[in-house]
Amino acid sequence: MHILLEPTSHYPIYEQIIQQVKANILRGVVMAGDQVPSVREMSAQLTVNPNTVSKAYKELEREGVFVTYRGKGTFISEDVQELVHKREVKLLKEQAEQIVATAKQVGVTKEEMMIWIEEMFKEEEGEAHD
Amino acid sequence: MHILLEPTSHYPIYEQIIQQVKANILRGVVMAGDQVPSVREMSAQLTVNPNTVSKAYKELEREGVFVTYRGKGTFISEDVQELVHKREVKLLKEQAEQIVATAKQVGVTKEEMMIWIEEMFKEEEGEAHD
Amino acid sequence: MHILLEPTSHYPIYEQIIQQVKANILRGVVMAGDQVPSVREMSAQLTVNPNTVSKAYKELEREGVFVTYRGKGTFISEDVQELVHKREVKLLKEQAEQIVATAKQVGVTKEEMMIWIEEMFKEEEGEAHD
Amino acid sequence: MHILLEPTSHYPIYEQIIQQVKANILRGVVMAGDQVPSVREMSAQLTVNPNTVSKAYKELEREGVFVTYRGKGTFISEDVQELVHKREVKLLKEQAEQIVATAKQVGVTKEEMMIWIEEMFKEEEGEAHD
DNA sequence: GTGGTCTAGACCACA
DNA sequence: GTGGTCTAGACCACC
Repeated sequence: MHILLEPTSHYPIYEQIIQQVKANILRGVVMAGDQVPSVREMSAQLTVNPNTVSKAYKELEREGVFVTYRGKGTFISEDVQELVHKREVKLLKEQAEQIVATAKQVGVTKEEMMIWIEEMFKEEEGEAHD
Repeated sequence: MHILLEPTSHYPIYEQIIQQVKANILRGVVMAGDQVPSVREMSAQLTVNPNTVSKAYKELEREGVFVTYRGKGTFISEDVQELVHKREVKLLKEQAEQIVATAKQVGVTKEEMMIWIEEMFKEEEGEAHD
Repeated sequence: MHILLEPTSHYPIYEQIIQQVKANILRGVVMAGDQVPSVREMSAQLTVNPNTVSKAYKELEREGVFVTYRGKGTFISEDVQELVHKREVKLLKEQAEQIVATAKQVGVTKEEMMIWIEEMFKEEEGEAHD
Repeated sequence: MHILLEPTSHYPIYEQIIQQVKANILRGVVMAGDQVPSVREMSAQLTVNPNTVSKAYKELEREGVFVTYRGKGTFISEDVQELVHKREVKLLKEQAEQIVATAKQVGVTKEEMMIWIEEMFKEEEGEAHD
């Protein structure tokens, strides 16, 4: 699993971890049933406070993405891919709603926005599978 | 000028004020050269602390949206509409970029997204946001 | 007399008036014994509050630049040119001291500074008699 | 880091802090990457309100001199020495321009000014500003 | 009247 | 522990 943090970002680190974990799941880097690094390992790897990793893990467990078996470790839930996918799509839609609302306010037309989207999808085609 | 605060929002009050002021400018509620309510008036109107309003006003001045004349008050800058418009469009594009990036990651296709956007633009057509 | 104000400047307006009056004296636009516009005239001309002009005039009188004859008006003092000149030179020296102090701190050498000054004197040779 | 406040100065405290921090950087007292005292520490050390220190710190962050890591503290940015140096030299030049402009207005010649500068550089050679 | 600065003290999220 | 936000209330210079 590949977690990339931006320490200077004003987004909380635990949020960045959550997002990156989900991204790893969506990209198939980790699969349902896989064991994830322990809090200690992860905190060592990222050189962040264990409490911060713990907070991220707890949130992921609360969301049903992780399951913890006492004494054995933390694992990716079953069906997690679909779960995460649905949630992300839902989130995406909400963000799109917001953008459209702003676009209307700012005076950007549907047509303009369509062209942007079109181009943006092209631009990114070959990029960053990271 | 109409400022609507959402006390439950996690965005700081001064940020909400900044955004609402910009929205008012974009909607043409206030124009270049107009005097804006004094810090005290606004703070009374919103029932928030004058310092909070002051913080928002200073940030708006730093951004070039407001100009203040010592002892006279605070005014909307000239050319502000264009300025704010450009910035907002730029911001919008960045957000759209992000969404498209996420969409690709999540597996939402361009076609799906286009349909969303189409619908969202329709939905909002007749609505009244205060 | 030619007074140019920058209303958006964060320097107080009364200070700007004082400086501009002195500049006019140094440039010989007004001479010892000349009558200066009344507070009302000046405030009308500059479209600023009469109190502001009054404050500037009082300060100039306190400094010995203006003399007021009750009922007759306000006049430029005798020997004012020399007076203002001396003070300005003194002020200039103080500012130069500060700059040199900063230069040393920042690591700008005497030689560098000499070259700047040289060039700056040239640059401005033909400019802005305003 | 050594911050010296002059309570009688007309410059706001937060400005003095900003200037002193930059001076410390230029003198090499603090280096890129160093952690700076926390807002609370500094406010205790200077016996000023934490908000005042916070204001200075935020401005320094906005200028790119400081970076803050959430919950960890505030640090000197990388490349800060060069950054600050360049800005200070730029500022110095602007001030020198102003002085030369005034000098011309007041009738101080290039030669006179050169002599001043020469002397001022000597004067300060052996001095100790804290 | 205006905005600018500062203090004292509080609560919060984050690491 | 850290910084971020907010309130309440004060004093100041300026117009």
